[in-house]
Amino acid sequence: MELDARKIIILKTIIKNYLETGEPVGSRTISKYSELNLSSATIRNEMSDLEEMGYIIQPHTSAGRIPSDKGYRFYVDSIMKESDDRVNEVTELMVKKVDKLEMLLKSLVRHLALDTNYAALISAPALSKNKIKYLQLSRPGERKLLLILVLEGNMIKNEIITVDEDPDMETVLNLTIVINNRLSGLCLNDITPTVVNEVLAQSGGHKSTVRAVLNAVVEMIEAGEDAADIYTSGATNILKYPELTDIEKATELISAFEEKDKLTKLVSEVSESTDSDTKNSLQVYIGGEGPIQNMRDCSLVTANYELGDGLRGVIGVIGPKRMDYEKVLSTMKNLMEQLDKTFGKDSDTKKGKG
Amino acid sequence: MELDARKIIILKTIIKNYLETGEPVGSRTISKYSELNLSSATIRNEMSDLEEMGYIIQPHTSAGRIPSDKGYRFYVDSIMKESDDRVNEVTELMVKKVDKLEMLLKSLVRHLALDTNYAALISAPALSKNKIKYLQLSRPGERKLLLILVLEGNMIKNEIITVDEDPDMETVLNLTIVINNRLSGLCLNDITPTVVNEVLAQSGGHKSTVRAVLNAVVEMIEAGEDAADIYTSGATNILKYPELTDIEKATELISAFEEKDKLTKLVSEVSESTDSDTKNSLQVYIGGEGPIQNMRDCSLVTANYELGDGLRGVIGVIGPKRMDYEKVLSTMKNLMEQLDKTFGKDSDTKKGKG
DNA sequence: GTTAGCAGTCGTAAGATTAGAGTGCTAACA
DNA sequence: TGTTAGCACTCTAATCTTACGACTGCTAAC
Repeated sequence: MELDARKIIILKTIIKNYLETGEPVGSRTISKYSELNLSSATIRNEMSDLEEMGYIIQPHTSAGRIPSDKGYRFYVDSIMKESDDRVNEVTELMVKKVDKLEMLLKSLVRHLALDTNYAALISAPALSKNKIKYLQLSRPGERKLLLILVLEGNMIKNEIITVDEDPDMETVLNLTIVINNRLSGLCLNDITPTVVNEVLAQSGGHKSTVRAVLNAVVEMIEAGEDAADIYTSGATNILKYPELTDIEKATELISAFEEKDKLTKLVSEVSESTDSDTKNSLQVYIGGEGPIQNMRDCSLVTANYELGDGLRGVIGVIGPKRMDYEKVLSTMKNLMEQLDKTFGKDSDTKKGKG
Repeated sequence: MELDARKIIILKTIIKNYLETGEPVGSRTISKYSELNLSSATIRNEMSDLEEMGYIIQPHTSAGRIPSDKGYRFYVDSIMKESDDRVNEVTELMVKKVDKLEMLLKSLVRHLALDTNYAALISAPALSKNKIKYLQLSRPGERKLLLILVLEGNMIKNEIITVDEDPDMETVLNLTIVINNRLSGLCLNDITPTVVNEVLAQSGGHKSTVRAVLNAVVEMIEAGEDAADIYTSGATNILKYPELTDIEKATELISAFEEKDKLTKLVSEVSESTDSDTKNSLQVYIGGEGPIQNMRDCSLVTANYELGDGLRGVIGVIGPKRMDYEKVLSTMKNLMEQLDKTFGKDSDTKKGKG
């Protein structure tokens, strides 16, 4: 059977209507609602076809139809094709004013949650691909060293380590210089045994200390990788939607948002499953698709963002399967465009590549 | 009417039973359950009295009784009097191993939530009463300064500020030394105009930069005061309890746990309403008492903790009014004792003061 | 002071009933 | 051949009814 123009209109009308009301949609509603002037009987025939083709489902004999996952998928795909050029000016100001990446991420995710009324999350860029700007050492107490790591994008990590010797201030300062000389500009993968040895060679009598520092650096970056920083916002928005209202379903989600580990896993699955050439393009996971298998009633919209020089992460919105895809997609698209405009290729075409 | 021994036993039995089951308790249940061998009829008479005295309530004519807030209050007070000397060894190891205060707080709150199965929260010590150990400046980019503030307890704050001039590395280093000389050891209230002027006097041609730094220091401490760092854990535990299960009630709570501002307010009310001499003692707020007026179905158990030198904050557990007070109170008490043992008066009576 | 027994109350769980929304099918029509 | 009106049928959800059971309060006896 063919999915002709009329069927498409009917299908879309059903889905739109269902997204709004959350109730099964009957033939009479479509007959009045849609621009095609057809009687409910005709619509019924078409709906019968659509059901047979798997786009819609009847929850029970005498109910209207609701979209199946296949139906949602069709709907979402067709929205994604239509390029909508609505632009809004939000976020722009905000983005420019922020010094620290952390703040930027927090405010981005916050806005996203507010705009969409769903739960939003954003993952901080993977540290391992992130260059070290410089690091600083200081001595907050006996045999303690405070290590501060400043990465590209002004991402700041700090950690206190305990060392065997108790270097004085001057030594600390010297070591800082030695280490910085070799390490700044590198990213995790660049810190090879060779590099480590070079630094150690220059560290005079403080090999063990330097070794401890270097270990800490690597560990911090790696740890930041696994337990990637994830910021969330609007988790309670989820409770607004009746289909997620029953505690069991909501708990899964809310606790994911509380504990973050689950989100980390989710995010890493997303970024793995999307090729690097799909960067900045949107992904929609419906029902149990992909990384959200255990959230059968939810959908997830994600995008890979990129802030200038290799700072990449994932941003996303989670809501009920009956989500306002149109709005979410356009909001996200918008956001991505703004980020591109603000951070893309060093603002003004330094290196024409597209 | 007198609250005699027998009435007390009956009251406690009712409450205990209700805490377990969450259902109104009938006379027959008590008659069988309690150690006093009385018929249900006698119990009925006593219950009638207890109701008249306001300790218990009948949700409707033909139901058993449930504790009133007054009843809960009586119960909690009487538990608090009984000194129970159960000690468990948890946390001890954990506490000693932690370098950074932040980590300590996080793990404390996490344990508390796990132990009690309710939602737990802890506020970081108020920064304004916290001495500055030292600060560090560095230059992550043009006209930017990264300011790192290390406070007593190895609490670390960082912020990037934008300055008018663009000092070179050496200048930054010198300024750091000048500022540290004067500021380390002080707390917020010690940073008077006099101090500021002294530092400015020594800052050579970099007055504006130094001023910016000092402002940032004060702002960071003050900001840390208002939006005091609060760590939470186990928010979703709340959803386990049927009386908080309906979305409206839960949303209030969960969103409080998500957004933190509300918790901040709550915490500050707690610490205001408790005198400093009640430090380390437990507080129980039932129903709408005190700071939790808008959570009529919840109770809040708090304690003011102190980690050594003036590092004070609030730790607490939120659960349903029908909370296992006995367990929560003893868990909290325990925790406080452990903290005291570990941090109290510099571990081993360095400065006999009590 | 305590207890047994009984009448009375009230909420809830379990049917029974009904209204309404929606379908599928058939037959008529353009 | 596609469209439509009409009707019988189905199924849910809401409402009502009923019955049950868990309690209480009271009274009278011990």
